[in-house]
Amino acid sequence: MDSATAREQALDAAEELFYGRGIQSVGMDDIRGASGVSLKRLYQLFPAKEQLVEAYLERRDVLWRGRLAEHVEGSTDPEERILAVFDWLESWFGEDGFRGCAWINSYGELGATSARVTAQVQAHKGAFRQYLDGLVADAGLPGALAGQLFLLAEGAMVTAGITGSTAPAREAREAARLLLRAAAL
Amino acid sequence: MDSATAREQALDAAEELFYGRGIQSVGMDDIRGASGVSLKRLYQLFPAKEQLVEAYLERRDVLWRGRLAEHVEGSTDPEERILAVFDWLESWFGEDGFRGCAWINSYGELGATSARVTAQVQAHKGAFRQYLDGLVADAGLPGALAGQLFLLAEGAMVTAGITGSTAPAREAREAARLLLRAAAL
DNA sequence: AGAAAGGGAGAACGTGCGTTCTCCACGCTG
DNA sequence: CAGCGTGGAGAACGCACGTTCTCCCTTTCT
Repeated sequence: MDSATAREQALDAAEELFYGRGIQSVGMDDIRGASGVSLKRLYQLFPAKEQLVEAYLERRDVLWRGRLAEHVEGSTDPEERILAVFDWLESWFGEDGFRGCAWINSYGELGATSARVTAQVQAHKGAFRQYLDGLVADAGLPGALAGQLFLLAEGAMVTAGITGSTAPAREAREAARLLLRAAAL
Repeated sequence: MDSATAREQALDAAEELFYGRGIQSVGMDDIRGASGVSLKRLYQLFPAKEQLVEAYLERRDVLWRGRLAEHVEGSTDPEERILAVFDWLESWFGEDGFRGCAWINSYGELGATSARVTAQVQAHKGAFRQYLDGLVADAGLPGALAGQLFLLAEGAMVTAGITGSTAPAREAREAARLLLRAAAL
């Protein structure tokens, strides 16, 4: 097995375990068991667990935003594209094993002790926020709307995680629709 | 020192440390050091750390909702009372040592491993949600509005915690005001 | 074929921490 | 004053886990 695929398999296992069970409750030995990558190899690829955590969050960030953007591309009308964000949230919430937002959860777990994790969470949320800024600007709507949509999306993620329901996505979508209409006046 | 005050001091220390540094990174010995309650006593009062955590979340739940309700009582107009929720959030976000919502953080830390913590988080959020239901009903507004306000509040808490800014409270307030106006039509 | 380098399995090491135990000082009862 | 029980300080215990080490096998190069 070459290094690149070992790295991928390690990250696959890290993603499944860290997201599903929390970071602190997953040991490096669990990663080895789930990935088939030996401890020696793991520590060659990631000199410490913290770096594996960082790589996990970074890879997931790219993937998550990519999936969102891909779904939004399916619509052409600027206002439809904004609402498509909430439609995508709903399908995400409904996925097997959904357990809330990985970054919000990571912040709760490690925000107080790891400055690097905090920085990654801030970067991820900042990027999502900027993405919304872009959608709002493309629709010719006032910039303040983006912040409100962002809060709705964050609230929906957190609530869907805690309650295990997809309903928050639809509630957020409806609120977003009303705010959009209000902003368009 | 009698048992009741020892219990209070232990909970005071637990609240400060658990909230400020996360639950898992605080040891029972840290609680002892901060509270002045001996380990023997601590384990008499709380047979295991998990029970101390539960007591911490429970006491904070009562306190948090009490403080919110007290602030809302300051307004009489039903719609003002709804907006007062967001004003209170802003003052909470601005407090020294604010580090996000204790329940959202606890869910991120322990939601995957402790069913009891998950249940407490769900109960707390459910109670907050019901409180909003009541305010909305008192204002004669449609029930669906409460869910939207709830999402805005949750989004504001999470975002204020991650970014360390109080601005999300004002953004959420403004969005709430627009939704209120839309619902009143 | 033989040597050397790399990798896997898993033991070993060190530390942190939840929990319990030991020992001692202090106050109360006969 | 002797004895006894309560509580405090902190050592001790057991375990989990991050990290490293040992040992052996395989592969490759000459």
